[in-house]
Amino acid sequence: MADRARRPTLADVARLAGTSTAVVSYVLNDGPRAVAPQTKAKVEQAIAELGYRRNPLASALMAGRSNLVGLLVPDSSNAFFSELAREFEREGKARGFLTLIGNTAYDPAVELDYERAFADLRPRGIFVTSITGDAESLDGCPRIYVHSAPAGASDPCVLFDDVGGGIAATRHLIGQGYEDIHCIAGPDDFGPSGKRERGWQKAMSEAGLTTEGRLHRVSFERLGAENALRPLLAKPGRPRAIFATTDEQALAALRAAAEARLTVPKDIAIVGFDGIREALNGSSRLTTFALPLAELARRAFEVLDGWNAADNPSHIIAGALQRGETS
Amino acid sequence: MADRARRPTLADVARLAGTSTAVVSYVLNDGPRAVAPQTKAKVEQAIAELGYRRNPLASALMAGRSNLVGLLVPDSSNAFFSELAREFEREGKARGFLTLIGNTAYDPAVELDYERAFADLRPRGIFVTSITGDAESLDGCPRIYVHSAPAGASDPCVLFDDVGGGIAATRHLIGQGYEDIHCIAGPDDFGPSGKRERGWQKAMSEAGLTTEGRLHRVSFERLGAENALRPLLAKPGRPRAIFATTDEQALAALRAAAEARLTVPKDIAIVGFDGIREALNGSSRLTTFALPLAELARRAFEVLDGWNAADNPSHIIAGALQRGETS
DNA sequence: CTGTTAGCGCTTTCAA
DNA sequence: TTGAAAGCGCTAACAG
Repeated sequence: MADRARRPTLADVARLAGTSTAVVSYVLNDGPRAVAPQTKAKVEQAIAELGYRRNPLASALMAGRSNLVGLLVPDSSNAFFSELAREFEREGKARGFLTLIGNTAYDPAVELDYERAFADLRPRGIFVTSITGDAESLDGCPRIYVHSAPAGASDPCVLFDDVGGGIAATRHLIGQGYEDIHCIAGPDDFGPSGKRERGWQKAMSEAGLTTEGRLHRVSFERLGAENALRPLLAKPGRPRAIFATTDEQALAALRAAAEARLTVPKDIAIVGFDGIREALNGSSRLTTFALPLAELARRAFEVLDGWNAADNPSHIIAGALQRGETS
Repeated sequence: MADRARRPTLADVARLAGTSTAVVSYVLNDGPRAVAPQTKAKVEQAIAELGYRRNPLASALMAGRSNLVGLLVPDSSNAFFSELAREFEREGKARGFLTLIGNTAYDPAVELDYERAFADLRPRGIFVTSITGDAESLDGCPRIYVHSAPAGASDPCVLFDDVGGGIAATRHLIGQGYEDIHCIAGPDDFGPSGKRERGWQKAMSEAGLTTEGRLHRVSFERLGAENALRPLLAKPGRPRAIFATTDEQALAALRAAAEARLTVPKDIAIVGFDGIREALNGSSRLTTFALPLAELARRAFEVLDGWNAADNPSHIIAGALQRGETS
């Protein structure tokens, strides 16, 4: 029976191959110095024989950086963030990184805590969908804001065109002939939801329509939103059309509408935002402004690739309205 | 301007406190040796002054184990696994661990790959919802199967009572007077879905009901399942009641029923399994056998706590039927 | 082309 | 109670 946790080391490989640890390292890393084909063969033979695997902790300690990346989201069990996280993990894996995941639970203190704990592991970078107003330096660990960033962020951002999306969604409803278009937004006007809300406002005022009394601040969470929307849809002067800043809220509106015995889109039209799978393929196909999450992940990793001590590019990614059954 | 990535080390702290690195380490770890209160104060002062943070890579290299845990799931963007992952991350954080996440995409080769890559980081343990038939040793890295395990697993398992749940769900339908109860199962009879299917079979035969021609193998994925179920529900001899082995499939059945203009539960009753949020709080509240994911996570970490080189306990966790609007 | 060796930052003997 | 020093496993100068 083998020793429970004893794994072969570089030195073991070198010994078996009859060479030095340096050479083994050169073979493993294909550099920085060349190795004679014969020696190389012997080393590879020894590696295979011992089933050697490099200890990434030692490499990382030496190099000052690990093969990890961190991802911080508010709530990875929320459909949107879980789909986002999946894309980051996929893209990271394709590039040889392992992904650390952290849920900030919409709490800035937790976000900070996690940023520090991740940064301590000297990851290649940390992707943050931030819910914080400002941020501290991570001592040289690259931080890239994705999907959501603090206002005057000094770190690079890869964001969606939330304002443009809000405009497009609203214009779509206006184009259908609706005028009484209400906006279901988040609890405050921060972050992506706030920008989508401003897009709605812009499109409305461009069309000469008032937003007065048509903005509703509700929870991002399905049940909370539904409870808040029920009375709105039950009363006589109910909206004829709704732009919800997230699909989660649009789905809540859909349910509230069903409870109020309203037919969608005849009695009320609903447009969402995000393009989560449940919206696109759920029991009612929502009209929604869909976001390309795979592209978000790709672009974010590209920023990491080209990381530069001085300054780094930010990106805005476009989405597209997906016409469903609700508008 | 400070050097970009230069962080203070133990040696810096020791120098500033006018003591040795050993003593600083004793203070940091509150052991293994005692330190004079005065010295301790000076060290703590120096730590605060420098903003020192321990390098966990160095600690882990030394100790042979890190502050990480790994979690492998087939698809973390699937609602069930995303809720499961969230609970593991939460529980891990509460215990001071950082969580690595990996998606196996239902591919045994990827599962193996990830297990090895995670194990290389010397994590405290790896939690696996396995889709593989068998597994290799991880060289001393604890592996705990959660929710789904290979048949003759030699590693400890924390599982749900899938057979019991299948029985309970089926008996519930039988209790409602249904006899023509069909089972919507996964593509094969492996894993949790297979056990739930066997529960259905058991309850049916106990009640003297036939399962002949009433088992349907469909995809776990919403759209695939829906496509497969549409013809089943459209034809004249359609089932009067359905037990779906996952909520995802139950939701697909619900949608197919709606398309076939069937009223639930009048025309057809549907019972799901898992208790994902969309099932419990979605646009139709599903009757479903709900699983306590937080308890799964807690029990899994407890097994890790009590890890024993020789053998480790396995656990079976009970679920409970949640009555919704669909039965 | 290859071997020796000095660390990366931390923990823990061993000696004082 | 403390300090010096030997590693954990790997990388990369430096010197052959």
